Amino acid sequence: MSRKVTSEEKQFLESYRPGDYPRPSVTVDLVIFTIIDARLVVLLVKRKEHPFKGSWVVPGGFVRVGESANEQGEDLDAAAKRELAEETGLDPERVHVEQLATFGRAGRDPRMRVISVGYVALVRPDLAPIVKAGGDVSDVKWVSMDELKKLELGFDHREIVTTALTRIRAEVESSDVAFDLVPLTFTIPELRNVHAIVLDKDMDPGNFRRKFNRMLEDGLIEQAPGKRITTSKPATVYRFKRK
Amino acid sequence: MSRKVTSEEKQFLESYRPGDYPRPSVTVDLVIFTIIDARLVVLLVKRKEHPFKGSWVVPGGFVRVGESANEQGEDLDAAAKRELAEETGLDPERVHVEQLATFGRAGRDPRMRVISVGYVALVRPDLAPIVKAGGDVSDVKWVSMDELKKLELGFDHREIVTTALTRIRAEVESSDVAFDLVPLTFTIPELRNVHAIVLDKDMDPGNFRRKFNRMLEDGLIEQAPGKRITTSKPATVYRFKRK
DNA sequence: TAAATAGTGTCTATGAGACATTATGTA
DNA sequence: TACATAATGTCTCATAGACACTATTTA
Repeated sequence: MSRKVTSEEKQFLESYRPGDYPRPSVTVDLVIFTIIDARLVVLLVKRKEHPFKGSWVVPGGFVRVGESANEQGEDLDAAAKRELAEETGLDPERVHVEQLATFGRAGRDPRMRVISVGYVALVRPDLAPIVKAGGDVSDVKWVSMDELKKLELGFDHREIVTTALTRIRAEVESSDVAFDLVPLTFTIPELRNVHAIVLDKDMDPGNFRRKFNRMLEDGLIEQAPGKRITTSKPATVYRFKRK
Repeated sequence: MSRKVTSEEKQFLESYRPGDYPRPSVTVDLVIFTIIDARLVVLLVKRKEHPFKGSWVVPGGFVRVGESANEQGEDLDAAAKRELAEETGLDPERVHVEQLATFGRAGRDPRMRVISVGYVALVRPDLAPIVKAGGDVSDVKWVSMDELKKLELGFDHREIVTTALTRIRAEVESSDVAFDLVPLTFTIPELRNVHAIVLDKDMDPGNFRRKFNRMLEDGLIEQAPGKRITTSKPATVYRFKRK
């Protein structure tokens, strides 16, 4: 990460003064998914202030930018994780967070030019996030994909959520990210259900098992001790293999 | 696009004054690919000024941000297309341009906090872009993937180019974007070559033809008049079906 | 006719989807 | 024993990779 900086460049940097042309505000907005009561849900907050006062939006906030060349503030990913922690109280290190896309249409915020870097977060359902209103937010709730259709979202957040949903569906279909939506230990039917819920279509038990077995053979998954107790035949319990 | 704005909100917006906390600069940086002499090449420019004076970087520039709530400046995509036109003289409407990812690590620009929205552009080789130095750039050139390895790139542009390359390879493998790297009319071997060049691996003629025939049946491609003249058996010429 | 490249066909392995069947626990 | 659900097996079809083979043009 260290590069050669000539004394000439050093001098340039010391005497550099940023121009005074206008700059945009930059926010991170988070589409936080989890599974509650066998439904895929997303976290929304209700705006307490204008603009879009009373509308539902996904949580987000301004990226903290430093005052000087040496103090440039927080990384984008760090801003996303900070917002996540503030909104859900969860440890960001235990949550899958990835950058989604950047939304920067002029006029998307009526106050001023705001460019939003969108993020997707996947919360394991067993972490049972406790959400609470606070700050510039009057209400917080988890909303299922069905309920979402009926809601009016502020700013361009409908587009952001739609993009996020498309993304995680693609990732679940390629058998990547579903693990971030399942408890630490899980049975095959449980994992299959998560796929079915996210993709919103039935999954054949036999066919899903085949995929599962391949992941077992590939060493991605291992059996965990115990069995899941149900009202009928107990299922074998598995877990992710720690890398 | 029109939403109800209460008179109360209107009043809020009129009296709204942005806070004076620091804002980042936002740039768009373009990874522009084309194919020249049967090699995948990317456009680089040489910096004439500090920082990274003399280093090669991908072209880019600041997003133009308006002064007021009503004049918010240009969209991100528009900024990318403007930069493309400025650097290559090409009509942006004839070039495939898509957003890649956003790079915003604190310290990535030693002058100040700069957040870069990366874009990928694919230029059809028959558009034969004429590139010329100008502005804050002392030199411009197309660089093959092999040559790229030996070059030292400024800022975090190595990471940006690597991310872009991964993206277009994934898109070509799913048979999407290769069409943007091929002339308006093309033969099967020509299209196969583009795939081979981008993916950097030989493609079997028979197997590739199968994929091609499926696209024909799907109505994606149609036969064009004439034959491609070579030193041996002429090949049938195809083109994209206009949607 | 030879050389070169376009174009075709075939064998095999793999994975997906549909669906029937067996196994093993609880009430 | 009845029932529920876990777990297994099988048939078919679509696609990918490897590779042998035929067709058509130019020199």
